[in-house]
Amino acid sequence: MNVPDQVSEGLAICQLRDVLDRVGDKWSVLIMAILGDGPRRYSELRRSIDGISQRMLTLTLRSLERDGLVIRTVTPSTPPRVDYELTPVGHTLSTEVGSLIKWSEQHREYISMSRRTFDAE
Amino acid sequence: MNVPDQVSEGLAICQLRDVLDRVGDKWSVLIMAILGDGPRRYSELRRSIDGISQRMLTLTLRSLERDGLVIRTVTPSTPPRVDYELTPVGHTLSTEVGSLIKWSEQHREYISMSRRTFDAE
DNA sequence: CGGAATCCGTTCCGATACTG
DNA sequence: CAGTATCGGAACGGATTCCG
Repeated sequence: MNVPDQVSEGLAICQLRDVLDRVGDKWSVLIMAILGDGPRRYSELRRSIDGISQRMLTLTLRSLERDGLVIRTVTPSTPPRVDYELTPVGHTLSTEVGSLIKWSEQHREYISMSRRTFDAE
Repeated sequence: MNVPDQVSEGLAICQLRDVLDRVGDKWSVLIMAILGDGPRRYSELRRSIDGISQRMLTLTLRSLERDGLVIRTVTPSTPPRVDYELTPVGHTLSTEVGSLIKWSEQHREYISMSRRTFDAE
């Protein structure tokens, strides 16, 4: 991966931090994974993601929209309707996340076994 | 990506959460990126990662060791010497992280531009 | 050198209540 | 339906001190 000696001064790593802050929070990837299947309404997202509060759903969607990863479309009807969908760039990140999901599926057992072994001491 | 309706009840997503919790914290990937280049001593890691506290370096390394991603080797000399290196599984995760780094390099400009546009309102 | 332990501010985020 | 606003507990993590 060719990491410079003073890593945090390397530009690549600063960028990495940005992405990890973007992707590493509690709900972002979950939302991106769902939107990877296609557009969803606000209420659909809420029902799909068990345990998310209204507050965090809104905050996370705003943040994704701000970063150009999600598009928000308001239909001013009564009741109002809001749809969310991935942007093209959002889709590419969603793909990266998918590869992380595969990794986690393949190594889940190894990790939980490692933890049990480690905790046994 | 084929995500089930009730996402959080899907096993895949729970695993994903595990990995993101693993990788998403402040220092883990940084450390894994450095160790991807080869083994390092505790003091080398400390110098390499600008801004990390002794506490967080130790905690993060312990957690990586617990998950079977890093191996800790103690040489009981005076002064003592401790080396850290990736396990084979640790290397595979390090590779995944590398792909995320690439993504972040390619879209950094897009994201910061999106933010400026969004914040202009 | 490589930690462990404590203290403590900040940030995160869930619960709740209210709104157009 | 799709938010916004406020509060308060919990967790994260930095600074400091002490130790074999």
